[in-house]
Amino acid sequence: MDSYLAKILSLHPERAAPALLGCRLIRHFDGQKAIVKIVETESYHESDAASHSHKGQTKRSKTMFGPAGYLYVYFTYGMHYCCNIVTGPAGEGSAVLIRAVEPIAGTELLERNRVTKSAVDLTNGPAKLCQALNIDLALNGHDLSQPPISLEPARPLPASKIVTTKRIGITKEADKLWRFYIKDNPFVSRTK
DNA sequence: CGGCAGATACGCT
DNA sequence: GCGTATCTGCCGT
Repeated sequence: MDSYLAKILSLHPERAAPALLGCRLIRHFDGQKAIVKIVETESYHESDAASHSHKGQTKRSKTMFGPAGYLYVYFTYGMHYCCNIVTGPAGEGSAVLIRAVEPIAGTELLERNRVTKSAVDLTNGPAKLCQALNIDLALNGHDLSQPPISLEPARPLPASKIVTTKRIGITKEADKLWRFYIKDNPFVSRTK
């Protein structure tokens, strides 16, 4: 794996999450590929009561305790999948939730997976992007250096382009400023 | 465009 | 049993 990317992924999720903004996910579909840019992330760590890893390793959270650079996919609300990138050293339960992405190439491949009324609706939420990228539990634990989904680094964004806020949709530890998004990007899920 | 209810099933106590 | 790292549609401005 790219050494710069490996360095980002080795960080504590509070630092890895903003560093992953701008990085790309490449999703292969039958020899064709779609490329998306990560525009919104959240940090989760075992020290944090809102994290699936907080109460120790379980069948669901097992992937979070593995090595960095793997995909952690979970199912929630009876119908939705969300995907995370595992960070930090193996044995530590930490990951970065991908909350929104911007399609860069192969948008038509994503549109096959998800019907929408507007362009931003395709990928401007964690469950939406999983549907568009066709990510489900079968990809839990997938190595992101390999197809059919891989992660590519980007140059770090200037601090002026990164907005830091409270996380969304949680009740515990709701005051932590562990959500990060690219300023003025139209695909960010919720701007206040 | 903003707020709210309903859908729906799995992990964990 | 119960709560959930969400989305959608439907209602009101």
